[in-house]
Amino acid sequence: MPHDSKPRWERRKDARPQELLAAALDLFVERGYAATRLDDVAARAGVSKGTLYLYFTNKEDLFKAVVRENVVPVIGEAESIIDGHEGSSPELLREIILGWWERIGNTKLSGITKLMMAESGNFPEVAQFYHDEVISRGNAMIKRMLERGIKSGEFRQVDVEQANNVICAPMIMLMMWKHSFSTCRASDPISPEDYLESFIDLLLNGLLRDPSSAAN
Amino acid sequence: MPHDSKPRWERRKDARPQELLAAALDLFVERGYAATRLDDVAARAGVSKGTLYLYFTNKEDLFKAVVRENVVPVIGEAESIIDGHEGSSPELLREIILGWWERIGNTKLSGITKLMMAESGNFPEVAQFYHDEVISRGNAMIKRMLERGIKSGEFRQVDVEQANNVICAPMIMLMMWKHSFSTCRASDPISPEDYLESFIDLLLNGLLRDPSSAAN
Amino acid sequence: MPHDSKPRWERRKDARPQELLAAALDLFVERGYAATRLDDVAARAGVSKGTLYLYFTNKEDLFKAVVRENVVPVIGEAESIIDGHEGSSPELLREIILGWWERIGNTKLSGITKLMMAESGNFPEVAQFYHDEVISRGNAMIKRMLERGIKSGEFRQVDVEQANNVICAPMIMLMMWKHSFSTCRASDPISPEDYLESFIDLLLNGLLRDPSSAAN
Amino acid sequence: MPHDSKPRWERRKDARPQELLAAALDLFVERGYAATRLDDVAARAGVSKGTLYLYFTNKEDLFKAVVRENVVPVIGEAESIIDGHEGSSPELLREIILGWWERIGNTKLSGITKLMMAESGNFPEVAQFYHDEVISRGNAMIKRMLERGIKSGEFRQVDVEQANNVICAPMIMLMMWKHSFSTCRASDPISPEDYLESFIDLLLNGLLRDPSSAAN
DNA sequence: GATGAATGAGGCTTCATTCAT
DNA sequence: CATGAATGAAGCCTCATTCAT
Repeated sequence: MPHDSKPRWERRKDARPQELLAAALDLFVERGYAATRLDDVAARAGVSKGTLYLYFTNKEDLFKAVVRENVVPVIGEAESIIDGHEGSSPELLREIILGWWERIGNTKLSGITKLMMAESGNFPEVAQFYHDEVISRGNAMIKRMLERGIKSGEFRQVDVEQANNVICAPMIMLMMWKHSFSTCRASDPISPEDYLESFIDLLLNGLLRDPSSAAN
Repeated sequence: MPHDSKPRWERRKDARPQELLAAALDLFVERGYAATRLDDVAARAGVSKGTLYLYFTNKEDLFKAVVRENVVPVIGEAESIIDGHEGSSPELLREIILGWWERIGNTKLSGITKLMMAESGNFPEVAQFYHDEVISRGNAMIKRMLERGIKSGEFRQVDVEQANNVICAPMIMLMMWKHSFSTCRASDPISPEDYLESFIDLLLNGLLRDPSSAAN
Repeated sequence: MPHDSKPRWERRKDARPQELLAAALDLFVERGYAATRLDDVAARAGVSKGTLYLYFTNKEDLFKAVVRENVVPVIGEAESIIDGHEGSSPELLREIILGWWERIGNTKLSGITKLMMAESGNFPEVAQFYHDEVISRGNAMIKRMLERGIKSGEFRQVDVEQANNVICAPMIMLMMWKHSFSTCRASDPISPEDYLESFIDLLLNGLLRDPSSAAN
Repeated sequence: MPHDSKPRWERRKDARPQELLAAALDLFVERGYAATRLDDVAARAGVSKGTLYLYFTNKEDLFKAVVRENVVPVIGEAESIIDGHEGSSPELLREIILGWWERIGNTKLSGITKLMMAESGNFPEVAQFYHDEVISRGNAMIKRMLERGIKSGEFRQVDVEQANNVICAPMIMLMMWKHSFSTCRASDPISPEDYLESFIDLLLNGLLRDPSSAAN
């Protein structure tokens, strides 16, 4: 036991929370909030159960830290892109949607969105936190973008509130899809990129061959 | 007691489970699959917990019965409507979407859709079942409708697979919304009817003021 | 395994809570509130951990039930004795003190008194409950007795509030003693009966040989 | 850093522990033995948890040190007072009781008495230690005082063993009271000074108006 | 000396499932 | 058919103690 070549632990203290957050992100994404066991988080981070509690008060605190560490920053970047954009509004719409996909949808972060949609009802405090830190800001961002396109005359005079919902829905759906049926091989795989192209196409051009015939 | 000559009334073997199925539907919708306790189901149905196990092998079996009893029949009706429709394709699209909303989205059944999106990953057997009994048939239905519109020249020549996804996504989203953030008062309420109108409008007419400018 | 002569459990349902309460009383008295493990309570009652939760919500609820079942009734009986007494006040004082000892002090119930003195500070809700259900009523009882003796001229005109405290103190002490140092053989044993005789003697007659010399 | 030539100040090996002992005293008094966490002791002393283990083997050792540092010396002083007293026995009795109150009862040290009464059963080693270092010596002291009063004819010929108990009980009770129900506002506050006056009065004069009537 | 990260046994509570009656 | 008492594995969290630095 003495002169053992390896010490029981050897990490730098500052690395530990990051390792725990990474493990927690993985497991929250894989299993959801309720089904993630803190023992497993600790085990995946290579530490014991108790260690987790040195850094996070409880499960909720851990989850909030995961969101703050991983999701919130991306929102900030998106806000910068919108505020700094100088090209056309359709271009910006495209950039935001595809960027969203690349930065969140196409990463494990999409699992957090899915988790919140799935479990917010059972964990109201977590839901409130997520709403305040992520959803509100995301919605405001999209609406700002739409208003800009309307003001410039590039977009029709649509209800931005509803258009926001219509735009977000497929994004969210895609993220949910990735983490629900697609994970259990029960469903035909969806190509997100093709899906998004179809979506943007329909969004900009409509489904009708001749828009003037949409009298109904 | 065992060798009783003959019971006076012969109750169909499915008669009693109705109360259990109703209670189970309510609770699965309210809390999700994992978070629903069988004690509560039995209590809400007014029977003992043991009785539940007389009719259903386990939680999974109970859930499948709930789906078969409530969701599967609605799919059948929708198939009939499509196959029997004689009007225009935009009209049918409208009818199917709004009918979907009335028969599922606007009822507690939407909670089943939400539940499956939320928890399929943790319960693969349930997911497979739901995919086979509900999702496959629903997708086939939508695609049949789109192909009909394309063949008749009413719709553009879109990829029906993707268009199906694009069409379903907002429906599903709306159902999820009803059962996630909207339930915890964290978010501004969404009017489903307005949302669907916006969606159908965008779907048919597109977002652009002048479609010819959508060069990207 | 089949045809086993003994079923896994065989008690009448109504007996179970009583068995649990008895086991809980024993263990609370032996170890105190915090140190009593619910596993041990269940084990001593011959059931599994989960069974305990069929009858009691949690540890606090179990403890309250123990008090209500065992301590509260004794208070009621003492009240009856006082209200129905027809002899002299010194006699009644003697009867109440010795009766208290027989019914509580000399039984394991004294351990509840000790427990509350020991741990009320760490469990405020439990303390409040015990104060309301036991202490208030006990104090009122003693004071009523003293006032009666004063009114009849048998007792000096002492401050009943203080006299109550002075009277209760040795009783409580005796109970605490039984459950603190005396249990660990660290101290010389105290004979409670002798102690109480000494106490009543001092209480009635005072320590002074000649009371009139108590000028100090 | 290790091979520093010589520290400028040589701290007594007992210098640092003082802060730990002070913190430990506070917390033991506030929460009791079992409920006091060593993390909190270290934190209140402004050192790390590991440091605590440099000076004390474990929790028990820490507690013993607290007692030796704070309680044991007071016993010694009381012994000196008794042995040096030259006035009347009632006066001495009064002085000892009130002095006890001032030096222990009315300070946080009373919490140690309460703690030992409360938890000695769960920690036999600690109990034995406390009995040997504090209780035995305290009892001997009181008994010596009583015997002196009896020998001088000032006190009745009571059983000193029992009288010792009767005298100590209210003192201990008062200390326990301070640290049990009085701390949680569940009970009417007791004025210790008034209580002690009542006690001494009753102790010296008895409760009876006319002692000769106490025939029982 | 001093640190503080790490451990892991242990306690409370929940809930799907079983089974004697 | 129906009951509901019982089980026990599992999950969250705490805290005295250890030990590499």
